[in-house]
Amino acid sequence: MVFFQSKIVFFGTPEFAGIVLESLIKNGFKPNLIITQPDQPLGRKQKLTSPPVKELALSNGLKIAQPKNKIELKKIFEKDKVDLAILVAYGMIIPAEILKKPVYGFLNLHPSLLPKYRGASPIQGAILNGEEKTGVSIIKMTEVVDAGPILNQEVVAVDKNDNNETLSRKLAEVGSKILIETIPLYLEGKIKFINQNESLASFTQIIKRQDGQVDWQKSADFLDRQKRAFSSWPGIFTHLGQKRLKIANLSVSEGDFKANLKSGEVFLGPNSGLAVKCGQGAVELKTVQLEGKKKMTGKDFLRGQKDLVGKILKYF
RNA sequence: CGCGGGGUAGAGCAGUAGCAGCUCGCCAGGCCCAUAACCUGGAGGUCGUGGGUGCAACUCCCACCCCCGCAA
Repeated sequence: MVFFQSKIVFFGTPEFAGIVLESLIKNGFKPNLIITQPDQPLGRKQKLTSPPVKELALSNGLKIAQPKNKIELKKIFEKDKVDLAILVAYGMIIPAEILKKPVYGFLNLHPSLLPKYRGASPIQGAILNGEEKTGVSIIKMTEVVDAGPILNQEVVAVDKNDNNETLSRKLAEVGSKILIETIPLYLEGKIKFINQNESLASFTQIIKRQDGQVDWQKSADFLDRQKRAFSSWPGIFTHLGQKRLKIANLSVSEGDFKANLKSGEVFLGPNSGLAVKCGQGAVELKTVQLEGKKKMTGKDFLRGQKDLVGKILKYF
C-alpha cells in the first residue's frame, strides 16, 4: 500500500476542487500539502476571501500554501520532496520544471472527455454546445496544457436542465470516484496510458463577462443553453438603454410563431409576461434584474416599464 | 476611502418645494352564456431613519440604516 506513505500535494482552488479534495480526504488520501490561489478581495467591500479549497483545508488541519507566482511556487518544491501531485482546477499553469519534481509526476482531473474541451471552461463549453454527454478525464500532466496521456475517463450524461453548477457537481463526484480508483493503480504501475488523439482536440477559453451578453439573433434554444452554461458567472444579460438587464430565469417558446416580429423585439407574452423574439423562437423572461434594482418577475418589471413592449433589445 | 443605482399603497414605478399619483393586485357592485376582458365605486401611505433650512419638505442640506449593479 505504497500510497498511504506517499507524500501527496494537492493543487486546487474553486468549489469543484473542494469536492474532490473532500472526497480524497475521506478515502484515505490525505494530502500533506494543499496549494491554492491567494485570498482575493471580493465583493462590494473588497473583503479578502479565501478560496473554497483553503476553507476545507483549514477545517481539516492541512498545511496550506498560497504562492502568488511561479517563483514562490518553485520555492515550495525546493524545500520538500514530493511523491505525487494532484491538480484539480488550480488556476495557474505549472512550469515544466516543477512538473518533474514529484517522483510520480502530476495527475490532473479535467472535467471533459479529453481531447475534447481542453482549456479553461470545459463544463460551460459542453453545455453551450448542447452536448448530451461529457465526462471527466484523469491525465498525466505534460508541458502542453491538457494534452497529457489519459489514465482514466468516465462519461457523464448532460441533463436538459443541467447548468454549470449542477453539472460541475456531478462531474466532481464522478471525478472523485475515478481519481480514488486510479491513484493506487497508478502508483503501483498498473495503469495503461492512452495518448490523446490530437486531431480530435478542441479548446475552450476563459469566460469573460461579455460572454454573458445575449445576442437576440441567436435561437431561443441557444439562449437557454447560454443561461445554463454561465449560470454562476457571468449569467446572461441584455441592455436596456444604458443599463444592464440581467436575466435570471427564462423559458423557451419553440417554433416560429410571431414571425412578424424582429429579433430582440419585446412583446406581451402569455399571462402578461415579458417575452422577447429571438432569431428562432422566442423566450419569456421569467425573472429579471435591472442594474441597481432587485430581482423581479418579468410581469412586475413590465408594470414599471409600460412602454417597453415593442422596443427592440440590442446587442453591442 | 474602488465606481455606481435605489428605498413613495400588497407588487412594479412616476412625482423633485405648495391637496401624494399611475399601472397591476385586493374588496364591493355592474355588464356578460362566460372570462385573466370591460364599466362603476372603495379600502390601503408616519414618501427608509434622525436632524437642519423654509410660511410650507417626498422634494433642498447634513448624518445614519438597509437593498442592489459593476469592478475583483
